[in-house]
Amino acid sequence: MELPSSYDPKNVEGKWYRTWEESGDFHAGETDGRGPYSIVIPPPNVTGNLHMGHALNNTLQDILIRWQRMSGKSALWMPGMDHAGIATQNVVERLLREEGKRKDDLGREAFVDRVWEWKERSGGQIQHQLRRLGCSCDWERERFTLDEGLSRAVRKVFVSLYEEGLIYQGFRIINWCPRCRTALSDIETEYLDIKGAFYHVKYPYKDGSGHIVIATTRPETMLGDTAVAVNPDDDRYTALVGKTLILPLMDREIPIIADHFVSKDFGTGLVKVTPAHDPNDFEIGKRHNLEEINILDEEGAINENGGKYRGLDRFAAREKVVEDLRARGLLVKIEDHDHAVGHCYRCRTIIEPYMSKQWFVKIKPLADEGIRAVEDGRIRFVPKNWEKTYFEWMYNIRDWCISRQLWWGHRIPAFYCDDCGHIMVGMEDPDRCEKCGSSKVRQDADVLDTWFSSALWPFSTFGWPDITPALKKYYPTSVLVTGFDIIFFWVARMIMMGLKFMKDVPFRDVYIHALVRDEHGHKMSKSRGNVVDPLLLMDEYGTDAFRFTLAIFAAQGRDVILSEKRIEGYRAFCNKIWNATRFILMNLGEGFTPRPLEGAELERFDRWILHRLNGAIESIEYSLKEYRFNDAAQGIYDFWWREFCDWYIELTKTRLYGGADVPAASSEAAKQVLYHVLKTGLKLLHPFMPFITEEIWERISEKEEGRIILAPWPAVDPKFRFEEEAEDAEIFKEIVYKIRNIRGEMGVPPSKKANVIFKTTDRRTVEIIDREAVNIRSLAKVDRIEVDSGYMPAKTDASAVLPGCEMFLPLKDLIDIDKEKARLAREIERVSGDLDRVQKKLSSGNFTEKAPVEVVEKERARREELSGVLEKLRESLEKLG
RNA sequence: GGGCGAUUAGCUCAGCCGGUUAGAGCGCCUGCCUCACAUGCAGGAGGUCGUUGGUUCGAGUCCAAUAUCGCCCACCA
Repeated sequence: MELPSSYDPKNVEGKWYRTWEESGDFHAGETDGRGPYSIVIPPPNVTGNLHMGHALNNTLQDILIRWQRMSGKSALWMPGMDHAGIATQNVVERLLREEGKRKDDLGREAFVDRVWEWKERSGGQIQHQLRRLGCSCDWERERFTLDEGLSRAVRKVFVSLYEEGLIYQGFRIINWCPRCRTALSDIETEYLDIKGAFYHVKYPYKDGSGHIVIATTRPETMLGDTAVAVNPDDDRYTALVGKTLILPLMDREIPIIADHFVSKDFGTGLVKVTPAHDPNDFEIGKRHNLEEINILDEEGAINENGGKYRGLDRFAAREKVVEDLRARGLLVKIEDHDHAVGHCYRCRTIIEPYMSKQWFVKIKPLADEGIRAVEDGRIRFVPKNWEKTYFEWMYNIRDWCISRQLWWGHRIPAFYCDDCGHIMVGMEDPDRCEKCGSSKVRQDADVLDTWFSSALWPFSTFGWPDITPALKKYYPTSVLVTGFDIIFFWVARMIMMGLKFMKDVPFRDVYIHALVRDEHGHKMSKSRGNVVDPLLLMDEYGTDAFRFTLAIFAAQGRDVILSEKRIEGYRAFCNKIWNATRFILMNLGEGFTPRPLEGAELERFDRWILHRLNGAIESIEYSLKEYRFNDAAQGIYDFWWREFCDWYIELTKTRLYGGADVPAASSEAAKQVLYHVLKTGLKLLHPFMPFITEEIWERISEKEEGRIILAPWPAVDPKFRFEEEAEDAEIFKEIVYKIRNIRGEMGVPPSKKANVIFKTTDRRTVEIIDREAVNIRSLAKVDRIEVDSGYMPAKTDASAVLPGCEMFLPLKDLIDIDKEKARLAREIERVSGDLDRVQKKLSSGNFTEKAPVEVVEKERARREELSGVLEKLRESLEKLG
């Protein structure tokens, strides 16, 4: 079977993905008797499109899942999507606007129908994109946070927490997005630095005896002021406490009060108190029994409490207020003032602290459990330093506002009786009031925070509250793979909910990966316009190359700055693998039958590569266990290219092309080993590069072996531990390397064979030279080889020195004496530099006394070796005159 | 105001528990279309590991301070 000379991913990827999916290769059952390994996907938003973050996140998960699947686990990757309340509602509202409609024109029911319709038709693009990325999700199990089963889980949790008193309704200041017209939780507000201003305003005393000056960043809120506060210990103002002021523009009387919240050395030391529009002022208001005057409506405009400013948007009102104050001579000055202002994390609108009645989760009791689970190691964060971030937030956690004034989402299962005001929360919708019997019962209009349902994801997806076989087998999941940006939003809440409702952690490990940034190190975002579309990269370089790049960049604790040059490099790696396969297939020949290696007459380099293969298996396995994706990828890359292709394959050529001189058993052994290493190498590579490995596997494996996706993961084979052969191979490589170095530096063309004379009495070296002469000839382009312990070098000889062995290449007219001298001088400099360091170490008495014996011994041996080499090098240089 | 991370070759990055010559890819220079691969092969140049102290027989690796950059958290109007 002839292969084309380069690898083309185009026709390979789609074909294999379909085969895997249609054959049920991704499906993990409950009754196969194999041990569980499970991951739940961080559900992408139904509105989402695959971006770099997803690509990285899902590539890493797929690597783990494929590795574990091959390792014989029942490996389940649970896929699904998030209904993404605000984001999705925004999308559909935008579409409606294009039709000239608003959601209120449709009404709630029709609007929600419309969103579902949108979801079915154009939502969930990302699922196709994940398939393109090769993700081996168990699609049969796919879930949606708003589907029936999950909605039942959400209701169950809400009802339970309510009954326990952990969910309550409260009237307080929350973060309000005037554009989305909904409440947000604390972590849904992003604080961004704004170039604002500090407005200094005069508030006159009622008795006409003058005025005080307060400073504010939001002058329009003064319309709702109900006091001015000072620090009780502030000598400047203690006398003022109790006096009455006239609130300008509103002509309302407000008192001066004392409260410790006010700091003496910020601003003027006098603070206007607006209980309805500032969380701190709200607290002050509670302490002093102040009136809470709400001056805003839901859209952020001034309401009827704002007098003549009614109807003005908050920012227009600010300008007008300032203007009026100035006109009345009450504006003292305006200073520039940069400060952090909360923005809606969905639409970037400046949020308003706003009084309203909302539902909250009393989170402290849940958080305590969550803290303990990480403290006692039931959950392990990788890298570990994220635990600190987690603890920090969990210790200072505040009650979670869970109600949203949206239509798209899980409707809050609370019902109000219009006659008696009774509130009912339960699993079933009541048709009449359980207290007064009235049928005038209506459901709470709000829906739940999207994150409320995602918090249940690790168990709701398995069918909870039913105790299903899947739940029993796959909960707790093995690992959660996610970015640090949602530790609070998602990870912490899953931990709390899992512990609460499953009485067990939702996952053992949390692997936190970095963010993908652009080449300047900036976060990729649409507004920055620096997003790179992963799909385009996959088109251009192939999915395997793209995945491999992500994996090799995913070093712990570091951001991923993607470089296209690197992807290009790993595309070349694909091609390298492809061509290594071509070489092997071409040389196995028609009659090749795979046989166990035990029966083969293994030679030195066969043993060496098998030994190295063991090493590769071991280190890749270790790296994956520790989530060191970059090490694993680098390990497999080095093994394939630097060892298997550069050396082993080259070394087999003398045996495969050697003709009649080569014993049949030797070429047979080479073929068997080539075949074995190729297959094992493909398996090791499969989790990273699923497509090319499957494609090649089909061409080289035997029918009964099935697909590589289900092939057994390689294990270290103790029979193939060959330390001595591995050392011999290193000596051999060093010999070849030295000869090549001379040739390269002297500019000897490959077509020109050289002769080499080894001056050595070292038995091991002699044996290697003797046995590998044919390989030295082949790899170093050498003609004649002599071993002559009494050789007297000529002036036209180039030379090199190994421990216990000198090499001379008579180059005659090819040699450039000056170049050769320079080359030797460089070598001498390097070796003597090393020797100096070793000498220094050994002569400082402390070292020999305090360092471990084996380290000292090693240094001593090295000193002997280096000084031997150095001496020979100097001799060689001298001879050149 | 707290906390975290980064600073290693021209560029993008590795370097786990401190111990032989600090690695890779790309780029650069030299020579090769050698019967798997020019998406390739061989060779080479290039780093006092941000700075200053400290611990240690020994530090890119641990500690402290400092500089620069970045991120997260925080109610100072």
